[in-house]
Amino acid sequence: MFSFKIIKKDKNSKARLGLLKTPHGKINTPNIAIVGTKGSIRGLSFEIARNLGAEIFMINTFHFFHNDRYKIVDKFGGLHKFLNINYPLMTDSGGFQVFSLGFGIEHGVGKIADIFPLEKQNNADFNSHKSRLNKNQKSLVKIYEDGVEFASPYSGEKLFLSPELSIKIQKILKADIIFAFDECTSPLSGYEYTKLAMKRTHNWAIRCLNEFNKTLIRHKSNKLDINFHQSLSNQVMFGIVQGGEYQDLRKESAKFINSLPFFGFGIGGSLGKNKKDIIKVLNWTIPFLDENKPRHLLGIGEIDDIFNSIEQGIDLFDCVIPTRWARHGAGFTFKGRINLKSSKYLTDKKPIDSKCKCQICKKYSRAYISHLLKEKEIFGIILLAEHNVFWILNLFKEIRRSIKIGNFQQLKKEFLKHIK
RNA sequence: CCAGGGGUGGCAGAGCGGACAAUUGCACCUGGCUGUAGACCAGGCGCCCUUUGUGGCUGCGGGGGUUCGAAUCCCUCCCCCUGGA
Repeated sequence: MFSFKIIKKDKNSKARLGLLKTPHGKINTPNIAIVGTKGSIRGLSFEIARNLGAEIFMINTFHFFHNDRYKIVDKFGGLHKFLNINYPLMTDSGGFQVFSLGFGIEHGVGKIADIFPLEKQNNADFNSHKSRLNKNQKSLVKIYEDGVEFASPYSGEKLFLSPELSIKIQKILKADIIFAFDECTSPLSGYEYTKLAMKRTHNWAIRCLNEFNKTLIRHKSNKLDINFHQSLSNQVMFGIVQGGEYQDLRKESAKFINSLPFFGFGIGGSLGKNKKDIIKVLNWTIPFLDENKPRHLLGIGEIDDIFNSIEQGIDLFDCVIPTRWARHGAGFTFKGRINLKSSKYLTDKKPIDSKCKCQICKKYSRAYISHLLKEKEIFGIILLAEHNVFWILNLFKEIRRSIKIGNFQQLKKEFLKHIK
């Protein structure tokens, strides 16, 4: 029911064209999953996103766990039925929330800590970085070997999520592709902590596979069944490589995760202190991964990072940028990001992106969208979200085509010359 | 005409003798956003001096006064609101 085939390899880079088959449809790679965390793409229906060209969507386990909502989904028979869609879906495991509700808040950073002005990078003072945590507020997350204790950011209620529970829930949610429960680390965690977290993620990976195998096929023992073929089931799992920004850890993690019977790989965790580090991390990781399996770079989605990552051999992405930028008033253009809340666009009759072929750019002016955004009309966000989602999907289309006809490097140059 | 209340930065609205260039909200401007805790967050928002600074200037309806010191107290004028004739 599942398969992944490499159709063509780029001659000048590690980029590749692939086809991933799932019971709910095919995904041409490289591609990006449109994120619909709580079972909804902010600003768009799944159907519209599908019509814009989306081939797979990412939904989040944590957001169906903290409120027990997965139990409702169970009564429907899975997310596809609950959402009433028949498109390929993936679920993240909740591993990212270990970070985003934990160190992410405590350290006040994203998973790429672009915290230092370039010239100051040598004098890095970690402690000077502002925590987003109030003085009286405790971290929302406690990490144990067995699993993670969360204080729900919504209700304050104590929750406990383990690798086993994450997989149990993901099996109930029934997305086509699920992810192992990992610990996503912070760029401000040092070597020792990152190593510890990586080891923990490795143990969890085995536990995830055990839990996954348990109910899919009959098991005589608790031992991992290395002969088990996920591709015959209705669901496959990706293992996640960790190791932060450390070469030896990335290598160790890639080798270890590669040794387990996952259908594909996620590359997660801290990707370093700046954009160049992302390339390094991928370069340390990907050579140790089975080249016949799909590689998903978790959470990345800025244009230059997409090109650089595909060049290193990444097949899949997922990112909140298209929809978040829309809510925050920013739109993709071939010249980079523009902030449509800026008053200068109120008199601009041009479309968001003059080269874009989406319906929004055909019909509406920057002025109108700017006006809607300034007036806080929800329609402005909807229009921008549609444009952004189309734009990013179209970018992937062009990338696939460029690999096919052999001018990926040229396309990359063309796009990046405008972006700072 | 009488009685009472009030006029504060683009707007709303605090302050009611020194820590006030003036709380706060909106608006405005500029940044940020990468496996979604936020249609969010951060900063700026009188003028001037190179962004500097325990810097200079102007400033709380107009004018005048008291005081070492006034958005804050007094006098006067103008305007607005409420009630009464």
